[in-house]
Amino acid sequence: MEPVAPSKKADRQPTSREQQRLETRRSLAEHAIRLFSEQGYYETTVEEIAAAAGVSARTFFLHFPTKAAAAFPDHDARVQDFITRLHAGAPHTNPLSQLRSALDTGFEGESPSRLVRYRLLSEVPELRDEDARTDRDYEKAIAAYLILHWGESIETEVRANAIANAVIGVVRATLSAGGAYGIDPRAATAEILWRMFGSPFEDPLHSV
Amino acid sequence: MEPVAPSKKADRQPTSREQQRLETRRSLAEHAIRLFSEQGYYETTVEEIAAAAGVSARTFFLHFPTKAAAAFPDHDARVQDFITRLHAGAPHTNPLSQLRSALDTGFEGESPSRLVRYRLLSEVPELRDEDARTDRDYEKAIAAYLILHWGESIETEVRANAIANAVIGVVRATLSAGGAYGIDPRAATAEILWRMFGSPFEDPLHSV
DNA sequence: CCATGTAGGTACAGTGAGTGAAGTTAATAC
DNA sequence: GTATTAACTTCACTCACTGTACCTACATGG
Repeated sequence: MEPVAPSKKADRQPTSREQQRLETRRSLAEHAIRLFSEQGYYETTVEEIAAAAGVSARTFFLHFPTKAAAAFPDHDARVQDFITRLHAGAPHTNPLSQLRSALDTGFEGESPSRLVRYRLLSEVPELRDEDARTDRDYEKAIAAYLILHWGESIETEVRANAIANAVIGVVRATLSAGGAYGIDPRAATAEILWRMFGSPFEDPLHSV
Repeated sequence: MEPVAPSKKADRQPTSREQQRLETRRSLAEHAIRLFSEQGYYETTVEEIAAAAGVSARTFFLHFPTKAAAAFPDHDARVQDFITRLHAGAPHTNPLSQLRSALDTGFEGESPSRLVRYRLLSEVPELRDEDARTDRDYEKAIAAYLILHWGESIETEVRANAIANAVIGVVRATLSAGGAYGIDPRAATAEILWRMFGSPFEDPLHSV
């Protein structure tokens, strides 16, 4: 339909090979999540997932480093998005309020299928571990961003890491504890962070 | 030497069987940590650890659920200690300042061998995961303690969990980031928590 | 449009963590 | 002194994950 002049660099149409690879990956992740929730994580073997996706078991590991990783197929993309949002603010924005708005928009991207994953997540240690690694990537991103704005020094490094861990801790808690009661994580996170950090998280409150 | 009248309940001398079991466990953990740091985590097999301790590989798993768990043999006892300290305060102590003092004393129990573990810990994902599970136990303990003092409600539950996660996040960050620079974790944690939570963590500062 | 490199996949064989079951021995209980 | 049972062993098994060699179809440039 749309013949493409192949260009040396990026931004051309994906080639047939690339599409096929992505499709295989997507299919593996989809069947993995489906099987995990239908029959349980431990009751599902990698062989089974691969078979459902119509590839060999070996191929599974060409796409995901571990069985658990297939439950978080868009992890890297989400972290990248977050980092982009984090650095997207006007030059002299207060970094904490920029952080807050990056977190806020982050909640909006939650797909409904995430809910399925949350259930699995709370039950299966391997998946909790995988999710915790996710958190560490966010923490690193936040710490790096804060250090960038506050300047490099031992003191800021420790402070930045502490704040990053604390913030992600609050987000995780409101998502899991709050999620169980149908509380809006955006409002809860904002309120708690506001009490902890004061003004930068204060206003506007974006409350529900 | 000391013949013991066996009593039905606790607090008698440990029997020979109990002693043997503890000794096997201790030996397994010791050799595990030694081998992990001498030749690397992935280069050490459970078989090897068991052989070094003079038992069969199967026995290893009668003492530890996973290979990684052997690197944290005193985990449960430490958490128990922490919980005890947490609830040891005078009846109407401010829960946050009680939390703070429980954390403070916690740092003192650090054995020198912990340092070896920290190095391993930062390098090996499996051990990081194991440590993160540790953190979750502390978080649960803190959240439960806060809820106990603040009363049960959805709001306090979310808040308590958020604060617990945040506090542990700060501790983890000061231990790992601060540890690299030889910063005293007690002082750094106290200072950061003080800025975050204000008065309850304020005074006395216990600075180095 | 053809030659050729290569990306995505397969087949096979292996390692090592972790589990279930049945058996051995020696401390303990009665 | 006999019966229990806790700690351990042996054996056989499953399954996650890896290394290697190979295959095949798409891609690319001459």
